[in-house]
Amino acid sequence: MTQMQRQPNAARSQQTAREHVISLAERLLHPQSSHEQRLLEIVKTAAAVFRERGYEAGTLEDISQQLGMTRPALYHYVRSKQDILFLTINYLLDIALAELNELERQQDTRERLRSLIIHLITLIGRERSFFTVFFRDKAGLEEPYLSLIREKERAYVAAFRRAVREAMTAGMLPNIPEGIATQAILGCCNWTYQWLDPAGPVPLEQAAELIASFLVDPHPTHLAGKEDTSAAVASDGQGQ
Amino acid sequence: MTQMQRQPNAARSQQTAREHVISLAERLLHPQSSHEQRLLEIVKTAAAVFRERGYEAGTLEDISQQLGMTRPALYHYVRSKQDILFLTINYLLDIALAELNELERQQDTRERLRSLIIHLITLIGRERSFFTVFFRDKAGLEEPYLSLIREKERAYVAAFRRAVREAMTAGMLPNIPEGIATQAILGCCNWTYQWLDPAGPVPLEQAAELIASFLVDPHPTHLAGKEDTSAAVASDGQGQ
DNA sequence: CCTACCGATCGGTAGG
DNA sequence: CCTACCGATCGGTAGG
Repeated sequence: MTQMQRQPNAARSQQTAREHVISLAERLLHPQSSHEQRLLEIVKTAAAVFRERGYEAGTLEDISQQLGMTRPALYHYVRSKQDILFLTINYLLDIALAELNELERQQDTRERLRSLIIHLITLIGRERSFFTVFFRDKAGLEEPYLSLIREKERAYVAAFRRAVREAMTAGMLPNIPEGIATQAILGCCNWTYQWLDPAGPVPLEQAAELIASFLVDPHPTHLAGKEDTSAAVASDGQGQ
Repeated sequence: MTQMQRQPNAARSQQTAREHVISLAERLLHPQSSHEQRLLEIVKTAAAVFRERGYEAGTLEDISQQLGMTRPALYHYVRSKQDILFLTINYLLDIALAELNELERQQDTRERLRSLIIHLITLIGRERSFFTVFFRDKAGLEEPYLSLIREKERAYVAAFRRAVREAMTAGMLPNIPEGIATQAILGCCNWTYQWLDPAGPVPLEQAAELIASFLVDPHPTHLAGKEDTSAAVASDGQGQ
């Protein structure tokens, strides 16, 4: 890597800066060189720091100290604090989209929607720091990075929406506008980052399945004339 | 009032500063003097600024400029930026709790839960700035203010939980642990601050009712063999 | 990758 | 003496 730290705000540097961080982002999902692996460590540490203090209040000093390096040394890997925020959020979306693609192959309509819900909740539980930064500090992104993130976000929501549409058509969900139903379900899942403790009394997987059952009734009772929901009611536990 | 601005960090000053801002907060819901009314304007402007830029990035300069005053003039009303954040979030919770108390008188189990859901969603739509600051920047609160806010938050959640418990016992919700069901429903409602545009194509009230119908089935299909609930559905006034 | 710094801007406070 | 502020500047810290 050649050294280019000298002209941070020059016109041509702005363009290359964008290309630079995007090429970094693309390689971060599967880091190969030790340089890329170190960058991934920086991103993970940044997620923890930003989660704890927020993007604005969290400092590069916090990040570098946790990594045992000096603050100026960070500039060997990135060009700005903004770069780190982008890499952090982009890394999360890349993970989510990659895992999503595998789930979409699921054939059964109910199981596909259930899988998407359970996967999202467990992913949030596993990557709590990344999701907190994503949900809370996304607005701290400047253009064009914000647009890039929004595009990936839309792809994720679109997959959810397809599953919701099919489930609703099949009578597995109450019949309301599909966009609203999609956001309602996503809200249920996303909000778990605020309250569902992966180390809490209810195991993450189990909580995710309970929420999925809450949203997508195990029995298609929303279709007229269906009966026999007594099995679900029989397990009446007033727990928690 | 004797002048005490001299020792900002002295032990006794910390105590009076706390008492000072709490007494301000108590009077903000029903401002009487012109001084209190002006403080309320500051709080509302702060909510807009913090929503747009976040608590850390939003400056007192932004707030004072929008109000046509100088930044030092803000210190005639509050003692710190932190005070403003606390007053902002506390004001929102006081509004929410006051309106909640009226809704809890609702007798019918299904309608009470529906009312809580619809009320929360419409309140979020109306007070978008306050809720954004609350959800996103709450962690910026220091003690003891954070604990005061958490207590009011718990009271709000507890009311929701009571309504959820009754609805679940009556078979109007899928049977899962009531704490998880409560958070799932709250998540659905709270997340609307991220996507539900009060000026969007679907009117706020209507969207809120659709989401309520999505969460609490208009027909108690979760209880086995109950057919005679049609009377309750017929008699309830659908026209809020 | 460090030491040694910069331009700017922050929240908060002085005297009047 | 009170209220409602202003112009100027403080100490400290941010990203770079």
